[in-house]
Amino acid sequence: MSRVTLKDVAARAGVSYQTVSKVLNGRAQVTEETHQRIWDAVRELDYRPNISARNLRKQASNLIGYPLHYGGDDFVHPVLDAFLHSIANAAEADGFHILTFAAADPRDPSPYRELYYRNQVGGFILADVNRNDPRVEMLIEQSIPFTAFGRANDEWDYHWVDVDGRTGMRQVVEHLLAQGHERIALITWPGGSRTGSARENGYRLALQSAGLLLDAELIVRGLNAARTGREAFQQLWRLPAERRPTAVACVSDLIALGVLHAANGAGLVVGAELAITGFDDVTLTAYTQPPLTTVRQPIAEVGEATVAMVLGQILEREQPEKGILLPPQLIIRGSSMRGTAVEAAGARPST
Amino acid sequence: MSRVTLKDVAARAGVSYQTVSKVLNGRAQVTEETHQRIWDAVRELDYRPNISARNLRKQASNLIGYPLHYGGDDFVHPVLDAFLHSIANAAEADGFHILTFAAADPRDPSPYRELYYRNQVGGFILADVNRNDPRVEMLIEQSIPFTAFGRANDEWDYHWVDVDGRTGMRQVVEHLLAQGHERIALITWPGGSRTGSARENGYRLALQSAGLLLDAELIVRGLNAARTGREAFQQLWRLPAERRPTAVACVSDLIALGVLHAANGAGLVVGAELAITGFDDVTLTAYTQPPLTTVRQPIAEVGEATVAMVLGQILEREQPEKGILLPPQLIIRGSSMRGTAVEAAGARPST
DNA sequence: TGAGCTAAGGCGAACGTTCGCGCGAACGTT
DNA sequence: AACGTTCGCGCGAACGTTCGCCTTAGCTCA
Repeated sequence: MSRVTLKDVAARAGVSYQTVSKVLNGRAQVTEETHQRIWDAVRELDYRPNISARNLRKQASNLIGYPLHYGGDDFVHPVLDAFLHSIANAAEADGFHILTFAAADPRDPSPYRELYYRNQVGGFILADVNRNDPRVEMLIEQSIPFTAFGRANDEWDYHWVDVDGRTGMRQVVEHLLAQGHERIALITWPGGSRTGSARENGYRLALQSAGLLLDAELIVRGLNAARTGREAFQQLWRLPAERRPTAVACVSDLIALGVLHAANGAGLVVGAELAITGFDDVTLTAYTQPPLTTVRQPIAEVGEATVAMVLGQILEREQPEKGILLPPQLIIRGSSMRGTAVEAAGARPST
Repeated sequence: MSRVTLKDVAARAGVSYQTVSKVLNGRAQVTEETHQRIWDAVRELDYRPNISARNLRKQASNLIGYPLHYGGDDFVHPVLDAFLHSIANAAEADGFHILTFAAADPRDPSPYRELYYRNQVGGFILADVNRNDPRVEMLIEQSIPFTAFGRANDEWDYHWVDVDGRTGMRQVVEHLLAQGHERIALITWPGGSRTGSARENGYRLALQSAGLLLDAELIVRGLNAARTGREAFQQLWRLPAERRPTAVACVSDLIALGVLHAANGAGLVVGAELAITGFDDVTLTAYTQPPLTTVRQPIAEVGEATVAMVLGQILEREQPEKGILLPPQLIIRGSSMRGTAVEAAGARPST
């Protein structure tokens, strides 16, 4: 590996190696001329600092840990993929890198402790936190730097970045109301998911503002899978015709895909006869039949904000706030438009 | 961060700290009794080694670099996502971790040099190599340890793991032939892609073995995007009826999705009137309408083999071979089955 | 009894940094 | 001319490991 050290550079520049270190770190008190000599030597020798040595000396690490939960069975979340890209990018702007590790059991905090106390990482970024997540609890308790994409509950005090799902779902439902729908179903996760509650609240708020009553039989719950959507559709379609929904809002694109699939299978013209909306803007949703109306999360911004926050803790910078809530964006496509389903099907995905 | 060092453990166990190090690394010459005392002290103090110190001393790193190319505009490859999970898992079994870094320009080798010569990583894993990939060239030339998922060309001598796309595509086409198809189109990438050539060869071989002539107008090329599929479908459908294909084999699921979409839009019954197949088994393909026949790559095995190979180089172990070719698996679903499209649409994805 | 051997563990050194203190020379001030 | 101050840079130490060599005690055997 790298054989060129500070001493080599120093020898060539005719100074002590500690001086080289200072110059490279900008803490120098040197003449313009030696400054030049040192930088010339650095370039000629192609010197690069040894990160392990630096980390050891500084008692720190230039790595941020990021757990990979393997969805294993069924589905890898594309949003998290984009999130990873985003944090890697943002971290590198500050000389940090992302260390990914496999967290087989997403509730087990021990890999986090291990990495941190081995000085392998200086902090963590979590995505996909659950209500009362034990990892978050542990990290808070041990005061290990971290920032989460999502909130575990309303009490715990820690750094987070989140997307305002309530407003997002509210926009969806208001869009459906504007299309003339009055019986709007919601397919959501089982209770206990914070993200789910936020989106559900948006649904309730929109209905309430429109002066509509909530109908409990229009809310169906299930895991985050396409089959949940399929089964929910069947359940809703068993209702007598006048109690059936004319629109179905789903808390995820994956569920919406299941509904779409089942509705297509039942011979319905999605868009005209039944409106369907998703949530998250998984890339493929632009290519379904018809293209799926959904809510796009500003993942790049989320990533940047998350990195800024965790680096703030690690480098002990000033922190403006402990929580950041970013607004999502409604993407309207054919699956929720009455007349235009056929034309929309051939259109390019909107941007 | 961690405050417990070897010296603390040593003090508690009543030995020198170097002895503790030896015991923990199994290089010990100690009585059973001191062995016990040391391990007790380790547990009581909850000691963990400082990775930076270890890496510095050993002149090595326990990290493997893995570049993240942001597809940015359109699509994040789900196969690579599964691959990342897989290598993270495999690496951890040997005490290594994956450092992900953003490689904005996938042709630029400089981030690789930087990471390696800073001693930040001990080697690299590349996915998605291109023909005559300049990164591969550089890594070979500087003899930096790495293993690639995919081959850059036939001449360069380096460690790789690959999936046998030729056999995969051959299986696809043989399946289509068995379904009675004789005019089978291929939608593939522009020339120059090694992966593409392999799959194309499989296509040619299958036709040849069946005694069929190749028809150049049935081969359409374009980038890896859904719109390529859409446009290819339109181009093929402009042909006079007797020269149109009855089946379309695509080199990726994404392209197949575009074809599927366009065929549905044109009112065709996919499966019965037109067979469509993809490649890669992106998870969502099980939920298209109808579900997509595709080829599944054994990603977990690829990941394990890749990690084993790069660790072999880093740790200077014996290497059995420099290249490993793994067989893919044909997954038959509704989009290529004549009579069963409707029933298959409701079925769970096959495993 | 003393030479030789082995087992058990101590010791010094080194990996490449960063950081605070110290020191001499040049300079300005009285 | 003597004295303080600043500038420019060197020096020692430390971060926590690993590794090879050395020391000592106890034992065997001629």
